[in-house]
Amino acid sequence: MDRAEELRQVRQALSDYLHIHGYRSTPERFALLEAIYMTDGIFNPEKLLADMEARKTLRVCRATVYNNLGLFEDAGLVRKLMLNGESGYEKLWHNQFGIRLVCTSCGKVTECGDEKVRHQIEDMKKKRFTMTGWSLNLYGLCSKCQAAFKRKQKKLLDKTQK
Amino acid sequence: MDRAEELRQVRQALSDYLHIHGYRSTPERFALLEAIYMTDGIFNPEKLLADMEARKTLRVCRATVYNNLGLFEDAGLVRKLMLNGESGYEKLWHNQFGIRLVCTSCGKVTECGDEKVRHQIEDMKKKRFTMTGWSLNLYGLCSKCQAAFKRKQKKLLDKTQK
DNA sequence: GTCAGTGCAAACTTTTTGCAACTAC
DNA sequence: GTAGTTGCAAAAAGTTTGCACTGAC
Repeated sequence: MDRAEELRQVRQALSDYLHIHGYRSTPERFALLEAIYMTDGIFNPEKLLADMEARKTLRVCRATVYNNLGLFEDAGLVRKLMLNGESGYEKLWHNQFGIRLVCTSCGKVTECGDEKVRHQIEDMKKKRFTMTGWSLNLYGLCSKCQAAFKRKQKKLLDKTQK
Repeated sequence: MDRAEELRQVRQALSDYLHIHGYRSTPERFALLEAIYMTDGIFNPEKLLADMEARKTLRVCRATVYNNLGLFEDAGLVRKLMLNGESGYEKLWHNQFGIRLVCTSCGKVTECGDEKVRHQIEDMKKKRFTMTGWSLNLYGLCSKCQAAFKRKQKKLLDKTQK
């Protein structure tokens, strides 16, 4: 699915959500949604404001961004998350399901897909719980930090033995 | 493993970590660690301060709590997380691996263990990534909210058809 | 004795709130 | 026309920082 089609679908989803819940369809909301879906990866309110400023799309104020990120969260369009002590949001449309490699040293986050695990998780039937999405974080060290860690360990060992 | 034994092990882990990295063993650090490991579930700096106040253990200031939560995070003793827009910490000792049911409506968080999925995940071998822990969040509706949601859906449908 | 760590208060960042003006319905 | 939504600025909440003092090593 290309980005334009995704944007079309997600705009429709927002439109439906607003209509169903009796909220209003304001240009600010759709401009924000657009800014979010033009972004790759994790974003935060400040980044959205900066992006919209840079792209010279409709100007919205800080409070509106916060308000609507909350609304989008309720609508299931974004999810708030915390990785390596940094908070942020991710978009969620057709992306409710994801495996993520999180380096606990440098903070690098990599998406990853493992079909076997993916299916296993989605087949989990939980009593008294209706699953609508999931997210699996694998914590550890990326190759770079793994190498750095080994060097550091060696150094510490030398120091201890002195 | 009972709580006393867990506490003993985790104190040892902190002691080792401090020693190896050349940090000092202060009473504040161990009091904080104790407060964390006396807590069940998710906590935040404010809760720790309140708990320590209530239990009349060593009084520590806010900045010290923040400082040491950062240190404990680096030491792999706690992990910062975000669930339903609320940030918090979880303890990590012998608990690096966990499946969690998160109700996106009421925010209830339930621990859950599925051995099959657990093993599948731990058997995932990632190229260029050394996994030290993982966490799987299943998002959805708990039974209570599922029932409430159905009622609400029906009401909205009636309203639409009017 | 030295310097990392603490308490305290101030500063800074992030998020929420109150209110007047606006506009989607 | 009405009430939900926005912008703005002020307030609140959450976190970090600077500095003098303390105590772990």
